[in-house]
Amino acid sequence: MDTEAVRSFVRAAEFGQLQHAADELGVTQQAVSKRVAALERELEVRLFIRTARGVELTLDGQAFLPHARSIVAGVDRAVTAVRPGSRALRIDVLGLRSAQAVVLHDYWRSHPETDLDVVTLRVNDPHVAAAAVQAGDVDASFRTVTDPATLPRDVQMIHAFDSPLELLVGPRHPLASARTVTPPQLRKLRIWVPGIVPRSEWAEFYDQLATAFDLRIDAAGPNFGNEVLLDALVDSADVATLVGARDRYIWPASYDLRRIPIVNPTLAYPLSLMLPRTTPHPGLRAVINHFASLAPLPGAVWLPSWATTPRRSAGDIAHTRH
Amino acid sequence: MDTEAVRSFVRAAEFGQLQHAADELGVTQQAVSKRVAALERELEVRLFIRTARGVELTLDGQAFLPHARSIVAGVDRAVTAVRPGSRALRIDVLGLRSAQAVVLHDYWRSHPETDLDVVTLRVNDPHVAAAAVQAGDVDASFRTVTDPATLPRDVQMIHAFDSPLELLVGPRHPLASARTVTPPQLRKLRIWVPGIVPRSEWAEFYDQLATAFDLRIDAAGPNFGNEVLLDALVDSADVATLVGARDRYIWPASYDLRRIPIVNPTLAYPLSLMLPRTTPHPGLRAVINHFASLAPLPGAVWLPSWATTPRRSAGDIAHTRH
DNA sequence: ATGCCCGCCCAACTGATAGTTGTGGCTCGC
DNA sequence: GCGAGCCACAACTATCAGTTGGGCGGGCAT
Repeated sequence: MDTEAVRSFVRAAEFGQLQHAADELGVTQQAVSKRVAALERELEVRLFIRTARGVELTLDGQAFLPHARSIVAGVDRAVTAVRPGSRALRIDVLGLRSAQAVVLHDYWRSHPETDLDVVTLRVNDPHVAAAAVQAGDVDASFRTVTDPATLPRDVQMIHAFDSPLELLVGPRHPLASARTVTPPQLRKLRIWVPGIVPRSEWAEFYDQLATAFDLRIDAAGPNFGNEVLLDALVDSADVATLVGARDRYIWPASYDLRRIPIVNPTLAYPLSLMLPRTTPHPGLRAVINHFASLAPLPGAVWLPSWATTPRRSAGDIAHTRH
Repeated sequence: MDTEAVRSFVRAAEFGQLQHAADELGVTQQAVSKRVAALERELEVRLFIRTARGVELTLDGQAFLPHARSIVAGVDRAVTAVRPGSRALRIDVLGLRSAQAVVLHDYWRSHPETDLDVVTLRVNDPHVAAAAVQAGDVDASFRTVTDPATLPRDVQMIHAFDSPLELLVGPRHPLASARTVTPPQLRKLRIWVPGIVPRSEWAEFYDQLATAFDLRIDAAGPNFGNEVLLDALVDSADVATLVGARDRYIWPASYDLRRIPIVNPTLAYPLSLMLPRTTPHPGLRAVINHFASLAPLPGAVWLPSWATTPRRSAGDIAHTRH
């Protein structure tokens, strides 16, 4: 099916004339006639009743029209998503089920008219992500460099929101039925956090966390895949892992796992957003405002050492827009 | 843009291999390669990174993918909407802003996965609509024949729901600031209800209504268009009209009109649904159940004489399905 | 009643293109 | 180092989209 034919059909249905649609689309009336005829042949259905005054939708045409509109709208959105220059807002997240993506999805649900594309740079190094932001490959990235001095000149990093952690344990774990746990209660546990890239910001986060509360966190080992971790969690009476409270990682229903909030203090990972210092994408402002409107974490909160930068609002980047 | 190319892109992105997508789509690998290349040429963007193991989405490809999925889904829905034989549920309404369409829209919002097409037969005679139902051109029609004996053998008519009427008046009308009105209060008014086809079920409805409450209803005159009626309403101190409480007819904001509910008794038009007696469309059952779940009208209700058939539920038509 | 005009379809032509087969290059794993 | 797997390029063909030109039919005005 040719989307230009679908577009011709929509316009012709709206105008009630092939001629008018042809004029608008910059082709001859015959071309529109053939396009519609091709559609009708493909669908094996008559879409228009031809009259001397123009065309009129048949029942099938009426039924087809809203779907045709949806196709055309989809095509237009698809094109603007990748059009170089004036493309839709594109934000890099670590994974599509991460807290970052979940919060972005929340934003999109409250602003469904926004053209927002969530992508994942297949790189580990936040400095590569910073370079992608600098190059304009993405408009913003949810990555953190722990030393802001290593950022490119024209990339800034602002605080987005804090992501609280929860303990994930299997049914045989002694804390399995706890409603909340405190960091001191984690002291004797074996906490597996696989898949952490050495020397990454996550490695440093877990390092500081282990030191601060005298925890035993295995973050170094290679990632053998989610199944290995999940199998270990389900079977073990002392292995646990940490997940973001907003993460929406899914696992087969066969895994009987429990999420337990951590409080006093809440352990939180500070999520940052990297964006160009000059002329950031216009759509970013509303997204950042959305972060600011998120409810702050209740009670005491522990954060890693680098999360000492003051909170910034969208207003702070406003002057950089031209 | 060719939707088969878009579909190929989606499958290739999911499989990570052009080859695999080609096998599934029943074309050669080269064809898929050319389709993707054509898409890339049209979008002026690279969608895949080619590797020796297959293909991998670029950032642009990631951004494009969800829109591509939406296009493909739209195409599939469009095709099923008109596919002869197994097509989507298609219901005829009097107008897209009528109470019938509004209630169907409510239904669809609570069951968004339903493939439902709302169309309008461009005919006045309910018997023509009945013939369309019989022929399978539509799966059901919101029309009423006041004498069920005139229906074709294999078409049945069931009660859908009652649509209460409201008074529509301009600002200078003496009832303009009333919160409700009763039928006796309408006795001296000039009520214009233009566009009523003589001898139609609506003509008979207004006829019975006028007789029952000694009203003066001008339903015979030709329809000069909405503007004429609206102009008359705005200017006049005694002209009023009746609209369905659920109707969503829109008029320019410049018209300052008020809707006033009618109570004691509520005046209601009984909406019926005509459907095949044998093998009605499977999706109809849920729609009819939705009607049954609508809140009944409060207080006393006046209905025309033919609305004496007992209410029927979806269960009554269940045995006719094979 | 009789043209006229408008809008659509059909016919013929041409340039583009989608699909096929055949082939070559690349990378990974054994 | 070699084979297997996967993708791109080349050449060919059949199809098709779009153009110009012509004809038909139904309102509408004279």
